[in-house]
Amino acid sequence: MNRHQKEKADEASGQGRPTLKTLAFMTGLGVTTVSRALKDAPEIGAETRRRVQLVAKQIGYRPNRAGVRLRTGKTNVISLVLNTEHEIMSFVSDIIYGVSEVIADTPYHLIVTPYSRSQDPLDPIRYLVETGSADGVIISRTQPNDPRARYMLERGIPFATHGRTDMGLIHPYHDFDNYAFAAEAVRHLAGLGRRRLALLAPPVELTYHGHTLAGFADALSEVGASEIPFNTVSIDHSIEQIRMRTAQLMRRENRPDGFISSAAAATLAIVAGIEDAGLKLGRDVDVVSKQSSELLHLFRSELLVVNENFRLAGAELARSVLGWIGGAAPGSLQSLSVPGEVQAYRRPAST
Amino acid sequence: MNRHQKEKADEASGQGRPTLKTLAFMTGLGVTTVSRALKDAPEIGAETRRRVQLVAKQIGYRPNRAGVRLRTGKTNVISLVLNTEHEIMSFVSDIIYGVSEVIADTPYHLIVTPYSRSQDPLDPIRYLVETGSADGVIISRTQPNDPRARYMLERGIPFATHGRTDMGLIHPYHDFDNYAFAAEAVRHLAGLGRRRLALLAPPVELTYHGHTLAGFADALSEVGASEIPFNTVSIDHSIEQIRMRTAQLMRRENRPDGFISSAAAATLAIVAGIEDAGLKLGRDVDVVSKQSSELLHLFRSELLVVNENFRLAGAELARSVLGWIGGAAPGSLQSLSVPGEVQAYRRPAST
DNA sequence: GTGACAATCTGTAACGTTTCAGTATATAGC
DNA sequence: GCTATATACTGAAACGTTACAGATTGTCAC
Repeated sequence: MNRHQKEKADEASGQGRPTLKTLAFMTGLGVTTVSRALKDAPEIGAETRRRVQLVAKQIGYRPNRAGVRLRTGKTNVISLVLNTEHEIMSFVSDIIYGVSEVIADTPYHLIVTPYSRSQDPLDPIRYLVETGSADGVIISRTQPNDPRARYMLERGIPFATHGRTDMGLIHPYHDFDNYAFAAEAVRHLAGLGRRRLALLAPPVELTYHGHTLAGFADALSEVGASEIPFNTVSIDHSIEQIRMRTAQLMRRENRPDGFISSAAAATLAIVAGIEDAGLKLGRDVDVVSKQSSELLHLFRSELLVVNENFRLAGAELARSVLGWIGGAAPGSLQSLSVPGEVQAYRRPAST
Repeated sequence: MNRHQKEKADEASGQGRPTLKTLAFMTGLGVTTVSRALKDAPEIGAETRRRVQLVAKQIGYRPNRAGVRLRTGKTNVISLVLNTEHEIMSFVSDIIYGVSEVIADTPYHLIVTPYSRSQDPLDPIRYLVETGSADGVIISRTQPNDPRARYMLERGIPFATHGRTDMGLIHPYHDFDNYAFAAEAVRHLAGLGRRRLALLAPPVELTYHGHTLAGFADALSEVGASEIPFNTVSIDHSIEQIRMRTAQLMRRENRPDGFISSAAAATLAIVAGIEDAGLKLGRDVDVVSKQSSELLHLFRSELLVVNENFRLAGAELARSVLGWIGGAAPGSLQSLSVPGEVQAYRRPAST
């Protein structure tokens, strides 16, 4: 051992976290060789590779994220961009878990980047891109002409959207088929003899507002039912507002006998409004609602529900982003979740 | 301009993100000077400092996180560690927003580190500490003797717990006063003439199980009411199980005439169970429940609620961790949230 | 034995930052 | 005029990683 190697040994044997230098010392190789051996580079001998990998595993070597990031620009970070005012509660929780599930055995970390009402939704995206803080981004509340998607496409940063855009541009997305949801809901209500239907839709600016309306309208004419306009509120409005508007609507002459609601929390408000007007669910009016946790049937057993699985969405979105980062074609990373049937309440087996 | 400076110029004027080198070139100073000027070091002339900071602001300089992290070990990351099975849904969403709110104008990022049923809760903590992935950690589901808190105290990494420990060790926490909640709930039920009370408590292993039980027991003897044991389930159990057990309990001879529930979702199950048994809320039995969003009154107007604000908890926890990182005494970073009064439903102003 | 070539390994530099150990200049003391 | 000291600045080194451009072998053809 020459003086040079001796110095290395002194440094590398320190009790801190093992680095490539530590491994290099332990194996008697150079750091370059170790680095390449760990990533299965072709010019490393088979035995050396195995030896290095064994030692690395033994001492629990983990590459230093800052080192990698500084050298390569790779952050190993996926950012989930969320609106702190309008996201559905269970959406946040479930989508995070879905994403987590997928990135669990990758080196990726999940960072949550929030933005609030007062901010341009583009702000957090700009920040992420300009500072190179993430390798991939997931956004929700997607719009038909979405500046965020456009911006990220221009900058070439991989992303996936929850919901589709409509700009003639190709990018990964995961979406729930809200057209099918609304259409199925209409058909189901028609099957129950309901003829005058009201829709509590998503806010107009979001893409799935359009999808939902289209499904609603198409099925209405298909079954020959009519629409009772209810577009002074959306699922983004407060519980109190929806409740009030619903009660107003239900007190009118030509009130609806069926409701379709795009979100569970809003459905609670609709039901409250219906009851405020002195009417009874299941008798005077039926309500079909989307929900993401199985809670609405506990609320009122007369409710009719369609489930949307946000955890699945999170997983799917994460897979898409990782796929794009990994070089897959963005067009091949799009998925649509087909709604199940409208479900009525089934009393559980009693004890 | 000598040859050396010329080279710098060539490199620094590149259109990439500005670095210290860019600033050094633009101001004609050395990188060291620029670095110090930006952090208000004392040995920099006042005018130089202002000049550097002005230029930095003008060109939108932002320190490279990887560079800082590699050199100093500072990650500028707070990690929120979550159980993917048992966290309350709104907890995840609200606490994230609370934390976000506080770290919004700091350089900190929030990463979410999940762990699942199958894992030792210590695993994610070990990972964070061993890889130096965060400057501070927030954990929930705190236990009286919490190995995670003990571990982080040993390793000297700043953290805050949602809920207290009981190990004689001092660390930042934020907690809701569940003793007061349970006691107030008992008193309120007693005031309604309820005498035989059942408690749906948090899981035994968590610290606030003890707090809740103590408040319950103390107030029971204070008002002279009695307990109907209901400890075969906790709020961690499934909706179905709670519902079934509640129904069983309510069909017994000596059934409770009052319930106290530590979580909103569980309350839905309790009410369902009560109604399964053919009994009526408000007539046969009253239920006081904690909730974190204002939804229970929509569910059944007879429900009595106490609000727990998770967003506030998130903000408080973030402040605590940042405070500890900033050098404050951990003992000074503890807070307890006092529950408001038990609230009955107030019909909203009609239109 | 020589040259060519493949196989395998290595040192150096660079990513952007901060720290250490200076250097240069001005001011003051005497 | 000299040293001492404070002020304001600077270059080099280091954090851990990867890419580039070699360096050292051994093998084979002829």
